[in-house]
Amino acid sequence: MVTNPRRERDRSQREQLIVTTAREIAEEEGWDAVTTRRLAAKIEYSQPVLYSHFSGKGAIMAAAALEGCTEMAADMRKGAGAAEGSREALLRLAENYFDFADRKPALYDAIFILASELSFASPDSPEPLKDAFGALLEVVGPVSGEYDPGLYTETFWAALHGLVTLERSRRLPADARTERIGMLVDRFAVGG
Amino acid sequence: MVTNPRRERDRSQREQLIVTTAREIAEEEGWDAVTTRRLAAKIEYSQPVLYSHFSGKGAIMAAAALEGCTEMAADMRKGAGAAEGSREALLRLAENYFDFADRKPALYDAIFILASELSFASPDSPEPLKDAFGALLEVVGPVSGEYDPGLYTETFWAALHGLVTLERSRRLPADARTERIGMLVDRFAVGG
DNA sequence: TAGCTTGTCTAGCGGTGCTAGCATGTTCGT
DNA sequence: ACGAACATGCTAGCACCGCTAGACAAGCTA
Repeated sequence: MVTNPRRERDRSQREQLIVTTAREIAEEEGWDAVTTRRLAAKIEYSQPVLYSHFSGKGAIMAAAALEGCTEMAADMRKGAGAAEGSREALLRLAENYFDFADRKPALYDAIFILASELSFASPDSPEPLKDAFGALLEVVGPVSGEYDPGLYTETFWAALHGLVTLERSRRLPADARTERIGMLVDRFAVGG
Repeated sequence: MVTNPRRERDRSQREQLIVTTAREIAEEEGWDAVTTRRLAAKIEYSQPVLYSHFSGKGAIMAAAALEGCTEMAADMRKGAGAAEGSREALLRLAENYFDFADRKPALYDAIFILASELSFASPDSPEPLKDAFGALLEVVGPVSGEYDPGLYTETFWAALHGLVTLERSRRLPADARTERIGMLVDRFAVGG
């Protein structure tokens, strides 16, 4: 086994190209449109090449999800320190959460709905996942009151996730989003 | 155009058979396992017969979802009147909700995750959907406090839905379910 | 009974994720 | 410098998917 540095560099570059291209297609037309044939054509390689990098489509989505998770953590921390009180901080967090889901729907889907090849809520979870949860914990934990901060954060997160998914699938009308977020934040901020 | 009553009866009987069989397969192996070929084989007809009853697989899932919704509404009302206070009522509702999602995961998926051929939250929504939401509203509305009961119920429902889906996809560990439900109910019951 | 309608089937289309096996290109030991 | 060994990417194909056109049989009407 030889490990030519240049070849290895090319290889990892191509791997990144696969993930990036998959994200592009997904953001434009959804993950259903990311077929292995189309993806292969767009990176100008044949289908089997994908399988020399990833074990399958699911693994490609998982890789994209990890990237997205890092970005999401950064987004949620954006302007987090500037909030006046704990309720305002919670509100801004919720808005940032929704904002990410709006702007990068394909990434949100990959992380939280599809591609469960990632291990969540576990010591061996990938770092980006832990970091994203940490971003939530920093803001939600302080208002957990008598409850366990971790569990309290999970519950608040789940509520946000429910609102996002039901709204996205048109099971909830989007026009009352602000009111719903306001209620949720009000109720969860009482511990602070 | 003739409408022989017996033939019509047979026909609607077969239509019911399709939905019931689809539900059976889905409950055992998930909706992915409900392929038109397999479904056709199990009812001992050929594939195209399905399309003489439904416009496609999605419509079959929607029909199953509607059935499930009726059952869910009934389940959620089960023992609802027996609760002592509004918090207990809310807690029992949440437990019934989770219980349904546990016992009939395929139906839950059909209703709330897949097959969005149904129109939610609209005047022309199917009756079972309105009824299921009504079952929630009856219990959640009274604790909405200063908020709009409908929106408050939607928000509480979304929170439950988020907990269910994240737990089901193993993004949340199931062992702390009771604690999370307790927190959610505590926070939302303050209005009563 | 003849003809028409209705219903059901076989066969097939274009698509999916994925893989076996061949041919090319690269590297290494002699 | 050359032949062997290896790595790499390709073509072609598998088994499956949802869905449909068109042939054929069964039933009803006149």
